[in-house]
Amino acid sequence: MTIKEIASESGYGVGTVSRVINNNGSVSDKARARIMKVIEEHNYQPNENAKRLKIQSHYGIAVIVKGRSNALFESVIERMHQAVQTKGYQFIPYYIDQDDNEVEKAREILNERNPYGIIFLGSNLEFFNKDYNISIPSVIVTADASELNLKNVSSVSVDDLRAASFMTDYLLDLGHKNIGVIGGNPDLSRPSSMRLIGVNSSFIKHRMNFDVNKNYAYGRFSLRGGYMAARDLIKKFPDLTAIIAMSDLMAIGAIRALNELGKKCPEDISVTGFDGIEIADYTVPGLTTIRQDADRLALRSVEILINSIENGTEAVHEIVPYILKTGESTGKV
Amino acid sequence: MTIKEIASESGYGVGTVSRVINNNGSVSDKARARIMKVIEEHNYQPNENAKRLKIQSHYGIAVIVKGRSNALFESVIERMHQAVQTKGYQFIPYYIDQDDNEVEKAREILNERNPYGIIFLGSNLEFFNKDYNISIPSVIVTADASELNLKNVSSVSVDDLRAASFMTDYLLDLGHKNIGVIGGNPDLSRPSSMRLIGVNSSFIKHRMNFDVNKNYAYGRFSLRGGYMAARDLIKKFPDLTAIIAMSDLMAIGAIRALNELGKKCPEDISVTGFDGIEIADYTVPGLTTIRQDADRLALRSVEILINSIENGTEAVHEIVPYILKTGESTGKV
DNA sequence: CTGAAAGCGCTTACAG
DNA sequence: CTGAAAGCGCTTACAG
Repeated sequence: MTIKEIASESGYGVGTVSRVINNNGSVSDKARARIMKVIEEHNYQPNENAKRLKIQSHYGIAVIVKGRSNALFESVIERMHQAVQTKGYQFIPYYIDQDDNEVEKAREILNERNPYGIIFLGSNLEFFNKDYNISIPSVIVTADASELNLKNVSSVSVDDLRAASFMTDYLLDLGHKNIGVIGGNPDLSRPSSMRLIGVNSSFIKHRMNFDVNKNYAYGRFSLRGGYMAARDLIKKFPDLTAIIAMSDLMAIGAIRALNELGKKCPEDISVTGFDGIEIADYTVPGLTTIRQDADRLALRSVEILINSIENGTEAVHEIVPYILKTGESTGKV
Repeated sequence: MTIKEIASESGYGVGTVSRVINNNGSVSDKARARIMKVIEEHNYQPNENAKRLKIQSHYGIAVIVKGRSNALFESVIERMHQAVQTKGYQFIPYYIDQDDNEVEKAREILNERNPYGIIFLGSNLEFFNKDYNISIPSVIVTADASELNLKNVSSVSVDDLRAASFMTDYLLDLGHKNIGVIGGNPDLSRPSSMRLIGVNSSFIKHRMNFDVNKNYAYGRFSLRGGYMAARDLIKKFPDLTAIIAMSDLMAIGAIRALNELGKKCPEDISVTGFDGIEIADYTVPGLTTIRQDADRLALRSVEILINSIENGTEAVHEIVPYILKTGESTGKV
C-alpha cells in the first residue's frame, strides 16, 4: 500500500492524502473523511524511509546505552526518558554491547534518524579520539569528558576518586586496618583507576600504605567477577577485615565467596559496594554503598543537552554528588 | 555529503560510486581507488533512508523485548543474538516498556526495517487480537501462543503450570503443610494464573486445600513487589513455613521481609524462586528455584523462526523443559 | 481546497 | 567498465 494507491482509491491526489495523514494544510471535511476511510480499510501506514528521506529534519534525542545488565543505568534511563519527553522530544534508546564502539553506533544513528542530540551512557571514552567528528550536541553520562576537549561534548559524572576516598575513610574510621579492594582492570577501566587513586589517597592521608599487588584484585563488574576477585584477594591477603568492591554486584559476589569460605559479613569481614542499585537494599545484609544519584545524573544530562540544542551553549562538565549509604554489611573491627 | 557530490568530485558518475560503495558490479581498479579516496576524505556515509527506500528488501531479525530489568531475558537475548548471527542474519533488538504495546511496535519496525521475522520476548498476548495483521513469521518467547491460532505466530515457552506444581510437590515432600504463594496479579498475568493453577493441582493431589484468599498475595514482579507481597502474606497467614515466589527477585525481596520480621530463611521459613537467574546463585542463602532453560528458549525460538522464514513451515508451539534447582533457601520442616 | 510536479539520495537494469 | 535515467514513496511550494 502506497500513498498513490490510497489517492487513486479515494479519488483525491497524493498531496491531499499527505495533508490528511500529517494533519497540515487545509483539507475539506469531506475529503478528510473519505481518505481516512480508505486508509483505515487498508490499515495503511506511510513508508517511514520515504518520509525521512524527504523531510530531512531532526528527530528526537538518541541514548546509546553500553551494556544491558546494569541496574544503575536502568534507573537512569527511566528518569531520562521522562525528562526528555517532558521537554517535548522523542526518546530513542539504543542498547549496545559492553565492548561495542559507541561512536560508530552514534554515526549510524545520526545517518538514520538524525537526532537533535545524543546521550552516551556508560562510555569509557576510548572511542572518542581525534577523528571524532560528530557535530551535534552530546553528553557523556557517568564519565568525566573534560579532558576530551570537544566543543560539543558535555559530561555528567560522579567524582569517583573522592567517593572512593570517602568510603575508605569510613572504613578506616571504623577501625579497619587491613582493607582489600576489588574492581575492574585499572588499565582498561577509568572508573576503576580513579577509584583506586581515591582509596590510595585516603591511605596516604592516614599514613598507611596501599600496595596494589597485595591489596587489590580485579575482575569483571559482575556477580561472578566479584566472587572470583574476592577469592583471589583473600588468598593473597588472608588477614583482611574489610573489602571495598567497586560495584554492588561485585560486593554481593564477594559476600557469597566469603560465606563459602566460612566467613560472615559483617561479623568477620565488612564489605562495601558502589552504585546504590535497588538490590543493595534487599540483600541480607543490606549493603553499605556509595549511592550514585541516578535522578540527578539523568536530569542534569538531559538539561545540559537540551540547553545545548536549543541555545547552543558550550560543553560543560558537571560533577554530581555521591552519598554514602550505610547498610548492614559493615561493622567496627 | 551525497553520492552526487562524491561522483562529481571524483569525476565519475553516481552509478559507479554506488557500485564501489556496495562492492557489486564491475569497476576498474583506478575508479575504485579514486572514489574511495574521495569517500574517505569526506568521511562520506550513504543515506540509509534513501537506500532502504530504493532497495525495499528484507533486513535482519527484530527482537522486541518487553521490560528492561529482567535478568532471565538478558541471558536469553545474549544467546539469541549469537544464534541469529550464526545463521547469517542481523540481530536487531528493540526494548520497550513493560506496559507498551508490542504489536504496535512490531508494525512500526516492519515499516521501518522490514525484517524477515520478529521475536517477541515477554509478551503477555493481550495485544495479539483479531486484527493482528502482521504476516511475516514471528515467535513469542516465554508464553504459549497456541490459543491465538495464528498461522504465522509460533511460541516457545515453559510449562508454567507443571513447573509450579512440581515445586509445590517438592515443598510438600519436605514436610511443609502451610505454604504461601506470592506472584503477579492472576487476572492480568497469564504466567501467574498458570502457576497458581499448578500449585493448586499439587495441593489437590495431596488432598489439601489451597485458598487463594489466605494463601496468596500478589505484587509486581520485582524486589519491592516480593518484599511487599511477603509482608501481606505473613499478615494473613502467620503460621506459614514456606513461600513459593513466582520470580527470583520476588523471592529475594521476600527473604528480606522475613529477615526484618525476625524470621530466618530457611531455618524458620523456606522460600523458593522462579526463573533461575544468575543472582539466585549468589545470594545467601542461594535460592531453590525453577531454572528456565535460557539456552534452549533462545535456541529453539531462533531455529523455529528461521525455519519458518526459509522454508515457510507452519507455526509450532513448543514447551521447553524446566529444572528444579535446589539451593539453600529450603529445608525440612 | 486541491492537484501536478519537483525532488529528497539512493540503486539498478540498460545501453554503449 | 561506465553513465544517464528511471523510480522507490513520500512532502511541499506553487498554481489554480
